[in-house]
Amino acid sequence: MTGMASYAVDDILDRLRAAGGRITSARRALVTALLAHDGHPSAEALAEAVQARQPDVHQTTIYRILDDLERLGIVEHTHLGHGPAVYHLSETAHPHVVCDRCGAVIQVDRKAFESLAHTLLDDYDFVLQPGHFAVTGRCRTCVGE
Amino acid sequence: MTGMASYAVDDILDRLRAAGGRITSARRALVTALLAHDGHPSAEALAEAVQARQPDVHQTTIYRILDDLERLGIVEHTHLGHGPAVYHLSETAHPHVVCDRCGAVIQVDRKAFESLAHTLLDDYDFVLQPGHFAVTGRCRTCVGE
DNA sequence: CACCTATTGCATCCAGGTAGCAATAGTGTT
DNA sequence: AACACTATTGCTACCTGGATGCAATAGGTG
Repeated sequence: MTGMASYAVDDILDRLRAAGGRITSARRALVTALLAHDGHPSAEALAEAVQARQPDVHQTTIYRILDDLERLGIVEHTHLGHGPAVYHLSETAHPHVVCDRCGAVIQVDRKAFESLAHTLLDDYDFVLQPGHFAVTGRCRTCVGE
Repeated sequence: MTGMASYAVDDILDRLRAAGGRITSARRALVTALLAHDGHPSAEALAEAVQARQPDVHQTTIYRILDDLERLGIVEHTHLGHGPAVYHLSETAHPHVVCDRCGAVIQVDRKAFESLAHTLLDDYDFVLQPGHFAVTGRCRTCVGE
């Protein structure tokens, strides 16, 4: 809604166009919804947000645009649990931990994973990318159960 | 097949019976398959192993027995990536890291996650259970791509 | 404005897993 | 050894989350 947000929408659309893509109203609406959403939206949630203004945009189109954006490195999806994947801008990517009882999502600072990343690199030649799957456990209130 | 393996099968079946369950040929076959498998079998892989000897055991039954065993704390399932979940005995649970390009699964010592577990506990009141989801990244051979 | 082709809507399909229900089969008791 | 009780099974149908094939539409470049 703000001037800055509009700039960001156009920035992303420009990157799509620069890669040989076309700017369509569905793409503009989806990118706008993605920037406006401050939580962890699933494809379905994004579809609802887009369809609130443009009811004719199909779910399939949402999935395809999200795939396109992901291929360009603009968005990433994360699996927080057994449900649908959630999407966010790559720039704002961060590790998640999820309570496997109540589903609470806790955003964690990247630094928390640094030691693990070092161990995996040193001992297993493995480069950790902690964003794609959440790690599970129990939050404060569910730990007893 | 060995004496020890048979003992373990019966141990697990006894735990099922102790919980009010019944020992059926499908359950015996599935537990046997689970103990015989040394990798990361999916429900479908376990179904195939069972059906090799008892073709009439239905996929649905495999899922239900696995659920039963999981409820009793005997097995756990883990999501290694976008495919089906894999099952293993709780006793042999360990964290996994998966290469998101080639799918290679690397078993990691629990100790590698200790520092992360401490950080999450101290800073977020969160008790890490690193088994349920794999953490993703890139293995040695795929890291360039 | 005309062409080229990326994108879309639609219908259909897919994988992985669940649920309802009647029939079958373990198991403690007699 | 048969009974009764109810856990378990097979079957079929269903569900969610997502992918695909194809003809029609619509960006955008010359």
